[in-house]
Amino acid sequence: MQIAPANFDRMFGALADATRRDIVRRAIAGEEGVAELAQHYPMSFAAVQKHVAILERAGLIAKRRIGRRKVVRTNLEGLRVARRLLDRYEELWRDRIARMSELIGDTKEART
Amino acid sequence: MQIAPANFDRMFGALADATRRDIVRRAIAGEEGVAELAQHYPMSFAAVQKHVAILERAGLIAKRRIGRRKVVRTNLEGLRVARRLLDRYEELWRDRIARMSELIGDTKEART
DNA sequence: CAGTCATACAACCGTATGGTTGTATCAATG
DNA sequence: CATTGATACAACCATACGGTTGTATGACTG
Repeated sequence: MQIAPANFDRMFGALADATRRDIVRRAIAGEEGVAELAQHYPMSFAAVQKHVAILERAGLIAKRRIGRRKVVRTNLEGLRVARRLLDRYEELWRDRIARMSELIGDTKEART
Repeated sequence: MQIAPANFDRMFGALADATRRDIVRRAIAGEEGVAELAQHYPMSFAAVQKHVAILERAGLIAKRRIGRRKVVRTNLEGLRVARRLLDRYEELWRDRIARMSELIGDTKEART
């Protein structure tokens, strides 16, 4: 297994497609192989296989061999990496509000 | 102002570019106009203007006219919409763990 | 060990994307 | 009200992306 250096371009890019988001959702259960996943979507097996590959390179899912299938499972840590970036933006926002309140001398708690 | 119906494709697509993420970060302060933002990046003004337009359509920033400039400000609520989707995936993950523990009869608290 | 099920990969095609330059609009200023 | 500063938009180009079909690899099964 390769430790990817948190490539946000790939991560958010992977999430920017409804089919792939649905695969992420389904793969939380971690029970379906690529072919089983493919049956849910109106496109070829190869197309779904490509989507899975994109999600895998983005670090959002992992595949695990079970018999002749490769079961797709969502990678919680990958999702968290993406989420944490958004968290940091919100944090910066709060810092900014706090600083503004300080400057203005507003004693009230900063609302978001 | 238009209320966009939470287009995740556009949102995550907008975040899938380092320049745009940096614009989001800078625009948290909400002080720079498009031209000022453009000076931070090794590309034309028009390119940056396009990035800003993409972020705007994604609901991640808003522009506010101040004098002859249009000051760019990130939209906290937009960021939250994106973050909440990731939160929901984590939630589903926890549900799954909980259900598995139940089935297995594991009395310990489900670890992530 | 031949067959088949599941996955992977390559080549191709149309469209979207990220960049460019050039022109148009729009608001403040002399 | 003509000029300048700031933003917007259109046309264009190269490359990336999402889909297709076809072929190759890998692992169970009779």
